[in-house]
Amino acid sequence: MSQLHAPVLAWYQTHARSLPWREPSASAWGVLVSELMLQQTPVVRVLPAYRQWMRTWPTAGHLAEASVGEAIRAWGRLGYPRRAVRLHRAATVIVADHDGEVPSSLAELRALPGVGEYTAAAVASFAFGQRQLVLDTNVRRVLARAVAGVELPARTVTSAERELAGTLLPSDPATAAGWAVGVMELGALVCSAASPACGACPITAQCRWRELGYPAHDGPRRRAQTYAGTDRHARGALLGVLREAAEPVTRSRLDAAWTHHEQRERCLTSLLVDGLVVRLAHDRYSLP
DNA sequence: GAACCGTGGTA
DNA sequence: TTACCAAGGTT
Repeated sequence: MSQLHAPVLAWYQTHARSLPWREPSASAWGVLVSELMLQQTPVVRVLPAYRQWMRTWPTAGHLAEASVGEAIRAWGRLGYPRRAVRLHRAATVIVADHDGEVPSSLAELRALPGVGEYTAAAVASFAFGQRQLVLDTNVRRVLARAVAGVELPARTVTSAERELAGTLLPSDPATAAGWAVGVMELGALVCSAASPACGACPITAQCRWRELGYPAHDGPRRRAQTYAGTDRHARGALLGVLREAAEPVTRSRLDAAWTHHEQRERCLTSLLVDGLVVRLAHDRYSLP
């Protein structure tokens, strides 16, 4: 039993944010929706989209009945709209293969579109109370600092991280689930990437990084995420036109949204391939 | 393993 | 202003 458990569990009880997908009434479907939306998108921006989404499609069955385009439009500006397509496809699989209920096994969750190692463990833990290794960016950062004594974790999850997290995971499922969400919340609210609030941290006394004098990250910096002028930027501009349009749009409307001809063609093709856009007759375009 | 996939807030 | 970051997944 680690010295980290009790302080983190107690801290979570008094400091956890009240979030709709954490309510006792939240369904496994709600948890799954929240996890997809939260992939690389901050909580504050997810909240309104999540509420609207769950009002519109309270179950996987409801979403499966809707068109992909409706899902993409409801995704709004959360970013990475392929996640909306994946969530819609996941709903279809849930209806077809799981009688409309979000599966509880890690393997079945992992098989859903858009559900990777982290999301499968998160849903199994948060929605079903299982003992799972929930290794997101927050948990990885907290463990890197508190246990490994370094400012930031490696670029990708390492086997050493999995072993460490596994060692720290309480044996009792309910406690393990509480620990998982607690460490994650601690990383989100206190042990943040840029400016950790060590004065408010419940485990400063056990923190190796603090003990070592807060050594700065020495490895290579993360690759800068340039955006202006990239294909992501162009795709966003093109899709934005279709998202805001009530009717299919003409080719000239898309041409006006991104002037660089070659890049526009490449991105439009990739949007079609990704299932985010469909081409209709007379060279008109719309959401699927 | 690394590149790619949106968007907006913060320092 | 540029750089970094945000509950990752897929190829």
